[in-house]
Amino acid sequence: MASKNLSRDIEKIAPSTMADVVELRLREYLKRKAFKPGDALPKELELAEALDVSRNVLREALSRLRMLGMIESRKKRGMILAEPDILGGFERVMDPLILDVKTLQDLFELRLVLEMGLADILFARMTDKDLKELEQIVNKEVNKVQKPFKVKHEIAFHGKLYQMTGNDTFRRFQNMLLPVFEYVVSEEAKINGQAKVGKVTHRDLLDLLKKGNPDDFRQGMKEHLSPHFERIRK
Amino acid sequence: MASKNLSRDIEKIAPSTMADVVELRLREYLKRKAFKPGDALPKELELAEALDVSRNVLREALSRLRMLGMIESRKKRGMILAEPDILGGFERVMDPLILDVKTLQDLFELRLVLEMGLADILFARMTDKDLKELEQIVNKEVNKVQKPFKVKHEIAFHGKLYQMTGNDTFRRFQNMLLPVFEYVVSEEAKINGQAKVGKVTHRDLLDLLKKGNPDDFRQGMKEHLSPHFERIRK
DNA sequence: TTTTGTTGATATGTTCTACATAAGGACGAT
DNA sequence: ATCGTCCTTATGTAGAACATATCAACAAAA
Repeated sequence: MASKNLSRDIEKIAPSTMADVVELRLREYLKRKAFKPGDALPKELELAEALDVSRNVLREALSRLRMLGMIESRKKRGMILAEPDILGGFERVMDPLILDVKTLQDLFELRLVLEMGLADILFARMTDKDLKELEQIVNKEVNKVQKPFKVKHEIAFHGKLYQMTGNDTFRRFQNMLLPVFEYVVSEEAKINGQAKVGKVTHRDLLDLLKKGNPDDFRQGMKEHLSPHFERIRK
Repeated sequence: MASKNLSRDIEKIAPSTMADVVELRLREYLKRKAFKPGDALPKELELAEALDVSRNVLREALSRLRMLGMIESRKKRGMILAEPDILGGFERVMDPLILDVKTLQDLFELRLVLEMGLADILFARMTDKDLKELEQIVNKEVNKVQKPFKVKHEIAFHGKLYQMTGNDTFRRFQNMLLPVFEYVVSEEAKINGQAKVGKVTHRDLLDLLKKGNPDDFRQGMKEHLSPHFERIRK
C-alpha cells in the first residue's frame, strides 16, 4: 500500500492550456510595450498569427483580459487598452460558499484591520455634512435590536464611515467584504452561540468623531468590535 | 454645434457580448445551485445547448472562470468547481501604468490604513522567533541609506511585519500593493522633490514591538509613515 | 489476489471555415 | 455643413472536425 501522504510529497502537475499561456504572454506584451489606456492593439488575426495559435484560443485569452477591464473592443475599430477596475476580479470571487475557510478568516481579519486603520484618514477628510448624515443613520437605529435590523444598521453605519474617507475603493471594498464578515460571524454563532455586543455603540463612535481625536476613536472602535477581536487570539 | 459636454449628459451604452452574459449566467447558476468545491459541472455541450450559444462563446466564459480559479477542467473527467484565489484577479491588474490616478491614490491610502490597523493583530500573533528574524532584518540596514537599498529594506521590514500576522492574504496583498506605493511615492518625488524621512526608524518600531503595546506601536508607525500621511490632507 | 498492460469511450483542447454585424471612411446629393 | 448610401473591415458568433488526455473495463502476468 502506497503512502497516503504521497500527494503531499510530490507536487501535482498543473496542466496549463494554451489560453493560459497566451493570456500571460499578452499581459507581458502589454507591459513590455508600455501601452497606455487608449492605445490601439493589433488585430486578432495578427496576434493569433504572431503567437501561432488559432483565433479561438487567442479570443479565450482576450476574453479574460476583457473581463478584467484591461481591454475594450468594438467591431471594426479594433481593440484598445482600457483602465481596468481594480476590484472587478475580487467582486466575482467574493463568495463565502466557495472560498476556503482560511481565506475567509483572513478576510475577516482584513476588515478588522481596515476599521482600525481608518481613523486617521477619517479625521482628515470628514465634513460637517458627513457627520450630520451619520447622525441621521444613528438616529434611525432606535431600539431596533432584532437580528435583521441590526445587520442592516451595521452596514449603513460602517458603510457611511468608509464613504466619508472619500476613497471610493475603500467603500466598494468593504461592501464586498461585509457579506463575508457576516457569514463568518453567523457561522461562529452556530457553534459558540450568539456573540456578545461591544460596549461602545454607534452613537458613542459618532460622539468620538465629533469631539475626539483619531486615537480616541480608534480605541472606541476596538471596543465596539471587541467581540470580533476575540477570534484572532490563536 | 453640439455641446461638448454631451458625453457627460448621456451615458454611453455598454455593448455586452454573449460571453459577458454567459459568464454572468454561469456565476448565478453556480451560486443558485449552491455548488461546493469539488462538485462536478455539466458538460460543455450540455451547457452550451441549455444556454443556446455556441460552444465557442461558452468556452470564452468558462475561460474567464478558469482564470479566476472558480473552475478546473480536465479532459474526459469534465469540469469541477474549485476554490478560487481571492487575489488572483487583483494580481493581474495591479500595474501602476494602466490604473488611473484616483485608483492609485486610493491604493496608496489603503496601504497606510493597513499599516495603521495592523498593530493589534500583530501583538496578538507575533512570536519570539519572529522578533529575532525582524531584528536580523533591521541589523542589515546599517548605514545603507542609498535609494535602491532603502526601498529594499522597506520591503523586507514591512513585508516581515505582514508575514508575522500569520495572515497569508495580508502578506500577498501588501506584496502587490508595494509596487504601486513606491510608484506613487516616486512620482510625487518628481514634483515636490525627495520626501522627508520619518523620525521613527525601523529599529524604533522593533523596540516598540518588544516592549510596547499596540497603541504605542501604532503611534510609532504613524510617525514612521508621516511623510506619506501628508498626502492625504485634502 | 494484486498489480500491470491494453483497449475503447468520452469530454475537453484546438483548429479551421464561414458568416453576421457594427462601425469607419469615402463619396455624392441635398 | 449635414445627411444618406455603399463599401470595407475587424470583431462577434456558429458549427464541424480532429487531437489528446483520462477514465473504466477487462485481460494478462506476478
